[in-house]
Amino acid sequence: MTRAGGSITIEDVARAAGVSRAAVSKVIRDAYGVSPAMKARVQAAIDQLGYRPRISARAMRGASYTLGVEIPNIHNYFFPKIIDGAIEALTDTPYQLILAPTGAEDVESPEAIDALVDHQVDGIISIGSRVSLDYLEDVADRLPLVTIGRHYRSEGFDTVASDDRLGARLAIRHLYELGHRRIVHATLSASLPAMTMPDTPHRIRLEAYRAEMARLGLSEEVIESDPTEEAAQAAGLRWLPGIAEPVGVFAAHDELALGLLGAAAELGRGPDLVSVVGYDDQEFIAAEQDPPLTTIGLPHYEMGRWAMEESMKSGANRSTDTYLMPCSVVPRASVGSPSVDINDRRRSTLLHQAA
Amino acid sequence: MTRAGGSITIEDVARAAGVSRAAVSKVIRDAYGVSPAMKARVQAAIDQLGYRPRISARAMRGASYTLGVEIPNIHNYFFPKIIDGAIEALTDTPYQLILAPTGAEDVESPEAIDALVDHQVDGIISIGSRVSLDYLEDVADRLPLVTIGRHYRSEGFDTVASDDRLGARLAIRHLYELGHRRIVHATLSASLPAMTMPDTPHRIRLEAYRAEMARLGLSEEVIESDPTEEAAQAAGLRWLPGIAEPVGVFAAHDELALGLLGAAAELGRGPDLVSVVGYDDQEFIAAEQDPPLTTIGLPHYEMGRWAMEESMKSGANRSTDTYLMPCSVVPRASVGSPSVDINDRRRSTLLHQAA
DNA sequence: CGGGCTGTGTAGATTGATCTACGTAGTCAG
DNA sequence: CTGACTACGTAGATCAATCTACACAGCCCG
Repeated sequence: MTRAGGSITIEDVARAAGVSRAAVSKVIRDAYGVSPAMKARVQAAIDQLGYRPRISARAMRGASYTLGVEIPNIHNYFFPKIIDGAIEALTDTPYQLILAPTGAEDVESPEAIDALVDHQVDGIISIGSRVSLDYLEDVADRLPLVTIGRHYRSEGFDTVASDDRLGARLAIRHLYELGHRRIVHATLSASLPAMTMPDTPHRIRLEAYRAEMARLGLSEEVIESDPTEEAAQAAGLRWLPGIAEPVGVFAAHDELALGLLGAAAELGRGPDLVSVVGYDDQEFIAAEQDPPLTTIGLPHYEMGRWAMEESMKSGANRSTDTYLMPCSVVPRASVGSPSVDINDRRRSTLLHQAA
Repeated sequence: MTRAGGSITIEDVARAAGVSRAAVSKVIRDAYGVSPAMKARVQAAIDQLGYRPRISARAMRGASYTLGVEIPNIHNYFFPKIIDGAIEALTDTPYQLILAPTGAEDVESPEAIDALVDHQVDGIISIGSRVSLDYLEDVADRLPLVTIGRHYRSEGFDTVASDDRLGARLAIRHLYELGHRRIVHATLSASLPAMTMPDTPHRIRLEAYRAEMARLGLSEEVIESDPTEEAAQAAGLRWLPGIAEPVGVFAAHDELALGLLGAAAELGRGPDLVSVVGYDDQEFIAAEQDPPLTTIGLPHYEMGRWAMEESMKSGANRSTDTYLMPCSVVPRASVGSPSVDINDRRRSTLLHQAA
């Protein structure tokens, strides 16, 4: 094995092994009609020359043996876990994985998916993409598509998402059971794609919030902000000064939660005044905060693996379905009970930090 | 524009515009020999049909117009910034970007680079890869290669890295100027690829640590651990109990720093006993810690952009060079002065947290 | 008026794999 | 002994682009 790739073609291998190109091709693809003897001879030639099939050439007729993952915003820290799950599903298969990142934010952006289509991948996994359902259906007409994090039930593509309705209920009940009766929902500005499209996690969480508050007989209250921690902090600084009594906040994702906690800290307050529950349990972001963030944990790794397994299925054995993953509260220290004496709580938090 | 990709070929466009395939190809590539009139007619047909060239077919003869980035470990949180810089450099060029992740850790793993070569990318950016220099030279023989984070000066490929010698000196001097005379270096286990290869950032930082300590007339002391925060914490828990006097630690990267701080916290101590300087200034990891981590900041975004610009150059106008990026100390609260009264320092830290 | 440009467009080869269709040899049943 | 069937292997078309070589028209100049 001299090196990977190079200019060694199937022709060279065929010549070296004394067989035809088609024979080599059959060996590579593990296709029918190859004697063990020939297979061994060809394999030896492949190894000796360091031959690797060119994906471009393969894709011209057959499959590219490549699966693509669209990453609309590489800053979301749960992507790594999803990718890990996807890679895990790929081991011992002939498939490769490529990722297509999209730079722009806050707009519908099909470029990443387009790039994957241009590369003739055999399947696409779209993570929390900001493209329209029509567009996704179009793409799914041509190749297996799995979306992660959207709730639309399509005939054309698979969907895996966390059970956001359940997660929202869990977050609200967690606050309710601690004694909170004023529970606010922090979510994204209504004009962002994540809120204008009907099947996004944030939309579902908002709807579930409304439904659950109605069920509990509480009145709803929503804070909106742009999707960054800074924006959420700014929104918190506008909102918090009017707050006198302890309040519970269910934040639609961890960065928002952090922004609000940051705003509280800037005003010299903490969970004694604002109890915040986040969403996603993003590594580092949630656990290593001051205070550590109580949040909703999702099985990101499993979502990635499931999505990859589905996207590898093609043809007849493929049936589209929707899979809602379970989720659960990850209790940490960013929530307090409104009935406990504030100074007690304050002191115990400091002790916890010093320990 | 009906949809992206599909089964519309250059043939369809040529028919629609009433010209030859070659004419359409020229228009797409903006090549010589096209009248404005024909260009307009062809462009109209392209837009109307929603035609997109297939990368596989292009790659068979010409270029794939695709650049690849190898990501050996997607968990490193400075990748996003590098990728952002790379994407920025790509706007308004005909090039696309794909990423190839590698799953395995702690071993030499060329598979991500191989995957990119298989895809016939026009250039490769290798971020902190764990492959041998021989392998990189082989790859560079065939296409433009830019490595990020390695210090080897090659004839065949470009290199951009942070000035790790400078960074190490800055970290050590920062501790020295605060009064520290016992300065320990926390780095990776000597058996890991990051330490066995001669040109990795961690090797350079270690060497620079030794040189600087010698220059200052101080004796060196090194703690090794595996590359995770947990491993560093465990190492810290073995080491710290023997420490009585304040000590400075220069950690080779932020996770290691965090692990040591975590170990200190577990023993009820903080910067009063162990002053830790990290390296990389990774978003969230460094700034939002308790205590916030003093670390060495690197221009990740610029590194990504520079690398991408270099990798787009090919042919005659290409000359390989090595670019060392400046870096600087980002002072936060994870370091203390050994001469200041411990309780004073302790109290002010707590006040800072409560504020 | 013919030879040499220049500007525009086309025909056809080319790229490296797959895949279909078919040929050949060997085996086995009737 | 022959026809059918199976196992193995090959020739050649094919995929969708690029790229080379060339044709043709119009124009200028000697």
